[in-house]
Amino acid sequence: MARKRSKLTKVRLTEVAKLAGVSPITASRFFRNPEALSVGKRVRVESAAKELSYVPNLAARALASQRTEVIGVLIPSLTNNVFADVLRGIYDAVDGSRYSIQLANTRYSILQEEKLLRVFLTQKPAGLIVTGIDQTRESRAIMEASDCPIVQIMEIGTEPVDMMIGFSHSDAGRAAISHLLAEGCRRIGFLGARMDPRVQRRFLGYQAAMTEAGLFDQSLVVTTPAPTSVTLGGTLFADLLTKAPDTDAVFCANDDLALGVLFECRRRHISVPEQMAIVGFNDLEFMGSAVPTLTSVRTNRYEMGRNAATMVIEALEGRRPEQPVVDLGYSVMTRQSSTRRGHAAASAPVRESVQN
Amino acid sequence: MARKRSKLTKVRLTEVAKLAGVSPITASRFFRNPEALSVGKRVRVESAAKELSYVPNLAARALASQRTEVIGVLIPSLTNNVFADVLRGIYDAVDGSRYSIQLANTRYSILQEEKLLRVFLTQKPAGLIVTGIDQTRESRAIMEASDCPIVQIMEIGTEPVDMMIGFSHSDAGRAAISHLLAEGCRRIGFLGARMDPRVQRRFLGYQAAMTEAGLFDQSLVVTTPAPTSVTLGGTLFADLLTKAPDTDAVFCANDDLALGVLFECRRRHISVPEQMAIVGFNDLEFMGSAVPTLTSVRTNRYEMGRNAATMVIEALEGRRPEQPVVDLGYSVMTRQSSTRRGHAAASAPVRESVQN
DNA sequence: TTGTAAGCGTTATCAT
DNA sequence: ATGATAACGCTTACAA
Repeated sequence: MARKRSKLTKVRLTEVAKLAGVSPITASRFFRNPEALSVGKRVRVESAAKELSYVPNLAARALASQRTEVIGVLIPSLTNNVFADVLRGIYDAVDGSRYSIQLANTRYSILQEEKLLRVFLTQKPAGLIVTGIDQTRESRAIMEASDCPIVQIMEIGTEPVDMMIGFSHSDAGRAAISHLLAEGCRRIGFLGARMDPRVQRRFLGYQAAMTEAGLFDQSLVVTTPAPTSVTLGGTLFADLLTKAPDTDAVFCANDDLALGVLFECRRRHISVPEQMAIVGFNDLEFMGSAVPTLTSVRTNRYEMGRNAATMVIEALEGRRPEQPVVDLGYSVMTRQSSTRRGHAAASAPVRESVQN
Repeated sequence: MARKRSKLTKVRLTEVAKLAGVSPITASRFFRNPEALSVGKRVRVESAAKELSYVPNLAARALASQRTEVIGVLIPSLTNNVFADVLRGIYDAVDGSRYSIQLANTRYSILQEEKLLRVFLTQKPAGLIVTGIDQTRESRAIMEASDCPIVQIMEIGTEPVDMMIGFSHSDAGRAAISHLLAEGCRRIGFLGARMDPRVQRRFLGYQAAMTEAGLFDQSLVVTTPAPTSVTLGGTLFADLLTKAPDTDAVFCANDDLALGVLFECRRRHISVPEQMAIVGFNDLEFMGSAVPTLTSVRTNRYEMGRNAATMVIEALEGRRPEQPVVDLGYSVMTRQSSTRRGHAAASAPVRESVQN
């Protein structure tokens, strides 16, 4: 005859039910849908659970129900400030709900992403949040085959796997250039690091705007697959000046790069914005307090994360959004570094918002 | 009579076992301890699993075995760069192992931490990584009552719950001040934000060093519970100059603050380091490329995370570390901002390492 | 609204 | 080294 497993006298649903004088299934219902119980039993189960400090066993729940209350999140990097804000939004939205987050790092590899997607989906997540719109064909297929709500974040496009929230990086890049052109800049350089799909789209916006203005010149473009950093900003800028000494403005695909450019200008005694205008991307906190203050394209990262998680949760509760694709827009935060007429110092940054 | 649940024809262990011609339990053993099988069966189970692309059901595994392969990680903030590096280390260490990470944010609240600890521990995590050494009495009790490996990170102390990896923040703070004193600074201010336990200990190091030198003066200290930011650095520095106009150096408890101070000096035409020396803390990437380059206390954040996770995993595999407390030390990265004789520009930063 | 019975997919226990 | 059997704690399906 078999065994008696170690009786850890843990509090199970059965104990709660016994104390409340109901059947286990009734107690179970209380935790999932209290409304379904009569008021009397509801109260009794509730106090029984509290008295025994019952905590549901998630593994048992997952096994029995064939689904979990875990929302999987796939992001390309843990280090990048941009994703830190997104994550904060996601965690805030999930906080207090029944759902929890399972985070995984794709390291900017869509093959790694595909692999993680497989692992996640076999565990039946409640929902999924994935970065970007450039998944592999296989990834798309398995996502479409899954039946959980999925939100693609950071970008928007016309073919969401399910839902989408983000903004147009190419439009945002274009807006940065329009601003510089309006300020009278002509030889506008582009500095890009990592060159992930989003940075590439910012570049496309730059390229389109410059081409339209009849100003595009390949020698104004300096990029690298290396990850972004302040130091790298200085290096790329130095390269740019070598290739195109007459550069009068720089659009940096990341704020880190922009700060590096600022420092490099200081080192070379290039005055900003008089001799060199600088525009960054993301509007990290330090941009507004640098000297001179640095213009940047503000993106709504926290809101993106928060809304993405909320969209998943709402969908799980049967409330699908009217529009599957949400455009959060961006704003060009115009500050001293790109204002030829100089010092908007005391005044607030000029905010030129776009939300398509 | 009851039901026939929807037959999803999922691949279970049973299918694998059948194809391999063994009993389910033998197949189960293959995945947990292949060595225990005879070579023949091992090969057959392996190929059967591959052929059916079997993926184990973690919920069933957790329920049956009464434990999970999840390492819980409790950190106070998702936004802080410092923790981003730690997390990267943790994820890197876990990557490829059987373990996964469950992350939770305590928001710098030890009560929130206690709550999360309860939730985590009822789910029987494989291990736990918690930030700091200032848990509530209750938290300590439930951690000690748990039987999983636990690593406290970011700090060291004499009474680990289990294991510990970090460094002495007070020693590090003291080292920063020793350096400034050696450079001839006397009126050394302290700027601190958030004032979490680690910042407080850095302050204690500052206070001790200043007191020993007979230079401590409360009017040189400006702190705030607000979260750190570059902008805040400028604000706190302005306050400091109001309280103590003769300040000749600032020790900032975070690099963000230090950068803010640098910008504020620029705004006020205070020359760095001639009129004002600046030292930061953490040595974030930008410190080395600012103009002037900024001195900072380097901490080994990535290694901390990586080693913490490794320590948990090793402990789970029966290899406990010789020493339960690991001191990762710190280094004062001396750069231009605190070097009176000026420009160490071309030369590498002077690195003064300490590892107790 | 509530209860009964079966079963979710795996592993622990004991036996061989 | 391998297997038979009974849990693990909960929820689904169905009935009342």
